[in-house]
Amino acid sequence: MDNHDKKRALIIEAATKRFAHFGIAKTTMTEIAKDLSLSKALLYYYFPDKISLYAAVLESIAKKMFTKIQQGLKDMDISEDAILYLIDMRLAFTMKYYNLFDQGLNSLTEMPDELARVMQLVGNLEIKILAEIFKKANQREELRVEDPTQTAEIFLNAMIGMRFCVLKDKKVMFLPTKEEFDEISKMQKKLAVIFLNGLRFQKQS
Amino acid sequence: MDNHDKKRALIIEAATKRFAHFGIAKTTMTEIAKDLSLSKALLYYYFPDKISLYAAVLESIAKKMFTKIQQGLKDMDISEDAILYLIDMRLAFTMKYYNLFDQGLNSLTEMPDELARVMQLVGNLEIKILAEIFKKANQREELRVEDPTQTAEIFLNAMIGMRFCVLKDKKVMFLPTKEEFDEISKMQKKLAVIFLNGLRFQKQS
DNA sequence: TTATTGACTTTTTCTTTCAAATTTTCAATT
DNA sequence: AATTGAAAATTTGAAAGAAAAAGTCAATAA
Repeated sequence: MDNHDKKRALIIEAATKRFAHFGIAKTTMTEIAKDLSLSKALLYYYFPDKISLYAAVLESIAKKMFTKIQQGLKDMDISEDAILYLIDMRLAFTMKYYNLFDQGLNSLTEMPDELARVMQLVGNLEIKILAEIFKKANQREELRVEDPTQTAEIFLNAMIGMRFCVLKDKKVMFLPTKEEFDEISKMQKKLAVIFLNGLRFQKQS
Repeated sequence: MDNHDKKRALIIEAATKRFAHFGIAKTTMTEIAKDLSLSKALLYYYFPDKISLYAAVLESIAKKMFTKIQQGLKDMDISEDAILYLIDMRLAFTMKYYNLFDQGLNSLTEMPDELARVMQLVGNLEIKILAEIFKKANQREELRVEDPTQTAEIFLNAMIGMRFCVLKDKKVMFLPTKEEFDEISKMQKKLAVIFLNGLRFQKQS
């Protein structure tokens, strides 16, 4: 990693703190520059605009998240364990970086291309992880999954969608509490158990 | 039904046309009055305010929808048939009255009590119908469902949630096309099949 | 007594304007 | 190549005023 990349990483690190805590709207480039004792103009030397910096932050977080999850999944054999673990990790990350991802969730109206790209990347990674779990279980004849990727998509959409529904019912629209997150997680796990049972391999008689 | 109720019904009918087509925000009381060749003041004689009229419209639609669904379910025995039918009917109604229900879906910010009540009523009715299907299948030992109501809630949230996800992915925020609705419906059905399979009764060996 | 209305008031929404905040650019400097 | 201060361009937010819509009420008709 050369000097240029190092400084870039430093900027991303500082920006992450601000963005994760206050979200993109309530964070100014001036503040990030001050945190680093740099001039604002320098930020624009490293990143073409605010959105790009934000996207870089998202990408960095996403990468961290997925290496960590992959790590944890390495030696899990039973698919149910793997998926419940996945749900827990999703919860942990969602809670920690809520404001970060929030932006993209709400204002579907006008998401810049750069962001859309990163967001999609995140989604695809999750699907890949899930599909991987399904494939593994398929080979071990624990589950019977015809199309792992599609099944992963269905499951993920259902699970993420549940969150919307629960929050809507509760009329919570920002900063859900620990309790609310826990309730969502509990429902997601119940769905997961039934769903997995529905995929369970049955020996032909 | 006395005269008063008849006129009320007439107003609801006219209001339904406007609301279903343009939504509550883009429909004025004056327009509804004009459609009926009445004065606006008379609308306020029958309904205390715009929201109440809107709620009455919702309630009337919901009732129609649920009697129709109940009707169709009457002589369906296999739970999978029943649920796939339910999904089709939901789709048909959602498409027909999209703008009507839209309002409540989007602006969670500030839903008047009256509306919240009706919306909840609709949700509860759906849960009841689903739970009923589960109970029936339970008794016939087709499925094994410990807590039908809770299971219905989980399933419904997952299914409705899927819609959010698909529309968000496609960046559609109003007036989804027939194709988009169909895609959602297709995914919901796949989820339903797996989910039901997960609940399937297995004889103890 | 109930149903209906036109004219009126109040509230909400939309438009415009303008200053301040923020992003973004750039020529000069290290 | 990295960095900066100062300035241009853009976005945001508040204020004011106009227009539209919601909601009220005393008078009238049936």
